[in-house]
Amino acid sequence: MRKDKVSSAVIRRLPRYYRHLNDLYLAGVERISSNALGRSMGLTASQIRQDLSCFGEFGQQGYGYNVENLRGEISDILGMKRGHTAVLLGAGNLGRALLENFHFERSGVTLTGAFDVAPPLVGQEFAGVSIHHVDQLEDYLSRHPAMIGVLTVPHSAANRLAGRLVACGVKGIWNFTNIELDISAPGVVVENVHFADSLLALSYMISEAP
Amino acid sequence: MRKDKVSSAVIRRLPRYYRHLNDLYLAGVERISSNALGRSMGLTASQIRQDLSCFGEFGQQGYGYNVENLRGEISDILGMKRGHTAVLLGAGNLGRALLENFHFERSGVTLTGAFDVAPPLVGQEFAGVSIHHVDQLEDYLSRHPAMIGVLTVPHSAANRLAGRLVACGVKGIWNFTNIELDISAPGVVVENVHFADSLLALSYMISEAP
DNA sequence: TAGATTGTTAATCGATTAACAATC
DNA sequence: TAGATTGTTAATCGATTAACAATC
Repeated sequence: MRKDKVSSAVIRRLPRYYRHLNDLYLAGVERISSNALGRSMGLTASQIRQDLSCFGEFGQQGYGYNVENLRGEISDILGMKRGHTAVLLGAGNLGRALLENFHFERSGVTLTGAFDVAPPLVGQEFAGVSIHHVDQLEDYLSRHPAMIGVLTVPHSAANRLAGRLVACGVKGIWNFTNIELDISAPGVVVENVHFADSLLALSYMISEAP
Repeated sequence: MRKDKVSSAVIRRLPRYYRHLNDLYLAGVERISSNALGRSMGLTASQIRQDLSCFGEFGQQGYGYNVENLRGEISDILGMKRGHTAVLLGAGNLGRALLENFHFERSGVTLTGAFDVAPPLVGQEFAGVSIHHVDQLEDYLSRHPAMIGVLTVPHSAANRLAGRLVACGVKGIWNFTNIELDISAPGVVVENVHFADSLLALSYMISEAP
């Protein structure tokens, strides 16, 4: 039975399901039971069946799940086939690391352009993506609408640029700055990648060890 | 009353508490009630008091919490004052972005050295940190023990290097590779920063919007 | 068919919220 | 002092696990 509102705990597990199913698929595995998948992921079979039941019925009694099929269903659920487009703001070290090393297309996202203010960067190209001046942002987005804005700018510029992205119709902000954006627009979501928070959580965990 | 085992939901909120309290401190705020802090963080006052009660009694009836003091307590809880040291493996784009732009010391962590296999990188220095050859890892760590290993290597090398770090006594691995490490050693924790999972969660959320 | 395994309902467990006596 | 606000206990809510009829 499909649920109206899927809990964030379930949403956070979906990419992991996708990753594991993709590994299984690449390893040539054809079918898998909730039990076996649970064992390999460290989850209960019950939880997997419960999670999947939020979105539909993908299995078959007595058989389990077809790996390729379930991978496809989850990639659908995650929106990987929607052709989402993205722009990146801030072509500093981290921005360029994403441009050159992160495979946006493996998540079904097409990065169409990047922006910065530094004269030596503007006009350059990284992994086939051109760097424009931030002044061109509105003009560019009016011609190439994007669903996602990737924020890899200094924190002092973050909120202002986030506002401009939202004004241009961006629906999701992938925020790498270590501040909390205040986005008031309805229907716009922020996904934070807070390095410092992550490192501090690790610091806590190793400090607790006996 | 101090809890034996603090739930991971609480642990994940601690760095956010620290960040907000630090902002308040820098803004010159002297005291704050659980109610006011909750309003600014989007949490209930109850939850904040409940969370803090896992670690001790830091407030005062009728007054609230002293910002500087509470910030200090949380920084203690997070292990920020323990002088944790770290090494970084993989000085590619992402590794160098961390070396040059991420302030480890703001989380109380000292990054002492970095490692790579690429000849042109070995011997160079970024933000005061020297790049050694990975062959020197064991030798280096025997002379400069580290609590944390930062993994910014290609995924094919991740598990092998994680094993070597653990063998050298590293207690926590900050994993930026998009695979799940299989660490068997007891008392070693892995903190994952899975970019792809994060982007897919964002993709899901914007795909759901009405 | 018989064994396996699903989707779903019920039971349990844990986390969040509410309430309130204690007290600064 | 009186008002404010804590720490904690109790109540509620939500998420995970267990159980099982349905069925491939």
